[in-house]
Amino acid sequence: MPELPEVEVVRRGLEAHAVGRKIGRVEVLHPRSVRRHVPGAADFAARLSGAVPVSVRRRGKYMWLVLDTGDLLLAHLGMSGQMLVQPAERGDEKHLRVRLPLSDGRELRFVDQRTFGHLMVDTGGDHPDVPSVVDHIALDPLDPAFVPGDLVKALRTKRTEVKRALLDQSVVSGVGNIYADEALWRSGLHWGRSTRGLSDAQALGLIAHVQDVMNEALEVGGTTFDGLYVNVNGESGYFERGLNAYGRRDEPCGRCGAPIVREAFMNRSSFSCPRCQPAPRARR
DNA sequence: CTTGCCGCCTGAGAGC
DNA sequence: TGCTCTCAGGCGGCAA
Repeated sequence: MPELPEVEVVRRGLEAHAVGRKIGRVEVLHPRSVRRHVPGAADFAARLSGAVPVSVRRRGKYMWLVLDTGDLLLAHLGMSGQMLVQPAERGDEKHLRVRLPLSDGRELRFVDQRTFGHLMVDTGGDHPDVPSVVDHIALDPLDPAFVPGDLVKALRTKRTEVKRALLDQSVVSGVGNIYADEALWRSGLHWGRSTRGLSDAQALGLIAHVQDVMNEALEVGGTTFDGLYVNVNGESGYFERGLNAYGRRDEPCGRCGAPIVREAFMNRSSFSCPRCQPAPRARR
C-alpha cells in the first residue's frame, strides 16, 4: 500500500508527466472517489476542464496539483489508489475511477480498487498553495521545514501510546502502520509506551529513525517509477528486503534472534521484538 | 477540549 | 469445487 515514500515517487512522476499539460473533459466513473468534493462530480469535472497543472506538492500522504486557475487538485491514495499516466488508447484498468485527459494525448488515471482514496478540487486555506482540507495535517518528517524538537513538544502534549501518536496525522504526517513499527523496532521501544514516559533522547532517537527508514524506503521506492507512466505499487522493492519487524511474525529478530510477535492494536497489527522492545509494565 | 472506536471498501487466501 | 470467514488499514466522523 502506498506510504509516504511511494506517494513522493508518484508526486515526482506527476511533476514530470502532468505539469504543463492542459486537462480536457474529465470523467468520473465512480462517485465515491470524489465523495469529499462536496459540490459533486459534475462540479469537480467542470472546474478541472481547461486547467493546466503548474506544480505538484505533497504533505504526508496527501499530494496535490497546483493549477493555473488557482484551484488545487488534491489526491489521497488511501489503501489501494494509483495515479497513472497512460496513452489514451490503452484499455481501461479494472478499477479505473476517474479519467483526466491531458493535452499530450495521454490520460491521468485514478485507479483505486478499494475506494479508500479520493480526489477533490479545493482552494488554499491558511496558505494559497496548500488545500484547506490539508491545513490540519502536520508537517511530515521529510519536509524541509520539519523541526524534530517541535514534534517532541507535540508528543509531550499527548496522553496516549507512542504508536497512536505517530499515526495521528495532526501530530506528524506520513507515518503509517509499517513505518511506525519499523521506527519503533529500530528505537527499541514498545508501541504501548506512554508518550509522556519517553526521555528527550528516546523521542529524538525515534524521530531520527522515522526519518531514516523513510529515506531508505524512498531510495528503493524510486524503482517503482517506470518510463512513460507513473507506477504506484507500494508492495514492490523495499517491502521485500528492508523490513525488520512489520509482517515478520515468528521470524527471528535481526538484532537478537527472538521471534517477532504480532499484537492486535487499533484493530490492526503491531509487530515487535519481545526482547528488544519490552512491553511497559503498566499500560495506562 | 480530549482520546478512542467504528465503518467504509474489495480481493486474496485460509479453512471446511 | 465453492462457500464463508478473516485480514489488510487510512482516516473522517462521532461517541464517551
